[in-house]
Amino acid sequence: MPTIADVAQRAGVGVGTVSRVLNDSPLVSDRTRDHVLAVIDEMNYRPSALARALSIGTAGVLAAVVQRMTSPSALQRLRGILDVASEAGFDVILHNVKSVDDHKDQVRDLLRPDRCAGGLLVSIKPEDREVEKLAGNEVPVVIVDGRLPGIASLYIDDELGGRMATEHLIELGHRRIAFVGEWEDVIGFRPTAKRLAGYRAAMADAGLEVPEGYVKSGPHEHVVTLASTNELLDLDDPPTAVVASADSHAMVITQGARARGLRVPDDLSVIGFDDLEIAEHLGISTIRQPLYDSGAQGARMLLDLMQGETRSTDHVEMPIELIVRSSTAVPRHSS
Amino acid sequence: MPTIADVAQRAGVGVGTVSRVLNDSPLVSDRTRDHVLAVIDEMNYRPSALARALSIGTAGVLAAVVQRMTSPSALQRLRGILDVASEAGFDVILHNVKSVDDHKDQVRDLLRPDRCAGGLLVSIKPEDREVEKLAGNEVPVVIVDGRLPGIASLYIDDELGGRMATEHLIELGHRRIAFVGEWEDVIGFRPTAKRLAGYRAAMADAGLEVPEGYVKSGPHEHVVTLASTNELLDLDDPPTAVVASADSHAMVITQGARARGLRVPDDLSVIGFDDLEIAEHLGISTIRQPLYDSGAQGARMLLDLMQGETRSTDHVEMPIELIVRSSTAVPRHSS
DNA sequence: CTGTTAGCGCCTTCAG
DNA sequence: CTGAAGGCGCTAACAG
Repeated sequence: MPTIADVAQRAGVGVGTVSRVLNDSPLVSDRTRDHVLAVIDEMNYRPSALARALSIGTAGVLAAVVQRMTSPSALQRLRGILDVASEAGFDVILHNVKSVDDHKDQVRDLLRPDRCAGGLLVSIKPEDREVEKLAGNEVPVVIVDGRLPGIASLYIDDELGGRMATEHLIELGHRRIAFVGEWEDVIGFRPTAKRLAGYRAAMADAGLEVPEGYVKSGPHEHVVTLASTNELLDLDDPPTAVVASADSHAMVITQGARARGLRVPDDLSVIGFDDLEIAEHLGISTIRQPLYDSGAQGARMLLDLMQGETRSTDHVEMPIELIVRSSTAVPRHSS
Repeated sequence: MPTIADVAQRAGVGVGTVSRVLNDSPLVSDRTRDHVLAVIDEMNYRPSALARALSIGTAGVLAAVVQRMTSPSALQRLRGILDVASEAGFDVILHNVKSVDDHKDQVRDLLRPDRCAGGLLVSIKPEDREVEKLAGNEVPVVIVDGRLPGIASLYIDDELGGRMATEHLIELGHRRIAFVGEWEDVIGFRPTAKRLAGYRAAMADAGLEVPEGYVKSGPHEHVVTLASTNELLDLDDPPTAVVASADSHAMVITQGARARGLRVPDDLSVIGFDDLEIAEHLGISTIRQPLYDSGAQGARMLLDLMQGETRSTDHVEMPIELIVRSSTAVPRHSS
């Protein structure tokens, strides 16, 4: 692999000149530039990203920290991040944090100028003590899918989302509406809790009560299996509709209902949250939140921050939207 | 940020000594080591990954190149890669290639010693000319989910998978079996084509014919929508079972059948491919292929390669497995 | 406009 | 066992 010195020598100029053409400096005559360019091309020379980074002081790398990288939604957000980062000429390091433990050390070690020029925290909530340090002397950081004072962030109004989903069902004429969700995250924000709050608020506003056993929500992964759906449908007064805290749950609930011979939406309406790609194919009504865009815009914010263009405390709320498909309908026999 | 020189000075030793304790060299007395360690801790010093990389000649970074990072299966493979890379102390750069164009240049530029120490090509098939260059003077590379002579790779027997799925249906007593798939990849291998071949082979072996219109497969994304499923079910002699080239298709087909009032598996058996997490929740029978493990093992192979421990032409076939759930059953009325 | 020279922070001989 | 010095490849500041 040729170095800048090789090029300089071969071109009969100094390394400084080569460096200048490399960096599009105007301080080079066109003739010299063309010649150097020709030599570079001829030698198939590529400057060392490493050496450049050391000299510059920072690498052309962004870090994306994802929590329990397991959901399709994380994937979509990542795609957004990758696209704008790539467009801007940055590599992106992907870091998956699983437990609270490695969150503390590994991430802080990652978010240093010699590792990356900026960091995206996807659905991750830093602990309060760390916020200062992150906001302080380290690399610029923005939170995608979450809100935290002191750190630039993109988020949605989860409570509103829960409310919108519930109100959609209420407007269709449902009165017995259940909620199914889980807080899948140990170290992140708790969207499910807020969506549940929105559900409760909507029910209350409509003068509807939430019968015991109508809320399936908890820290475990199994709240949402077929079994859990069955519990709901086994109730003396089973719901005619259910608000799921995620599309993936909605899919399972639908499956569970159909396995019992119920029809969706005729016998049971189900609404999800997220609007994953598959939701469209399966005709699942849902609350759409910007997945790809949250990643893309988060990356743009970060890029701005890195250039000192924005206050590091910008918080932007992303829009959400009710998408009505074929998994929700008026209840069969209005109760 | 303190440098190694700061530490050396504060500890009253030379930078060489500090460097040695940093790299666990045995050429340091315990006393000196402990002292230096104490100072390091006290100053909260972390060596610059950048400087180290430049000095060493290569960065502690692996590159994972994914094609059209859109499927949940890619995510699982990534998780495997991240886990072992992280375990081994490597960062991983994620690169998403969308078109054939950026495949050519960007990837080759990424796979250089100053960008990463090794590369994983996930479901990507390099063009033949590039293989030489990749296998030649560049960074070590392994292909995850694909096979190519000259490059270490992990793959499955897609044809066998197609055959297994089909034979499962045949053994259940089905005779009218359709195939639905799409080749979702422009620049990758073509698993669907091989799975289709396996399907055809199994049908032939069983003396079953494949009626016209029983194979829905093509380059477009919509071959598999409800519409396509409907075409199948609208045939004069509709299938009693269908082999889907992926779980995601199986989900949509199931949905389409149910929308017509058909029951799965009673009226129509459906089998998928991959065994995504959601497939278990939805009770989809499928051919399981190692997703997470392919990524993990691929990363291990790469790590080995980077240490020159393995021939760079190792090819390992990953096992696949028939998983029978509740989307396949004996046909209602044996035809 | 251009060549030269000092770093960037760390690793690695090479003497001691 | 340890300190000093050269080099990794590139950028930037300084004289010309």
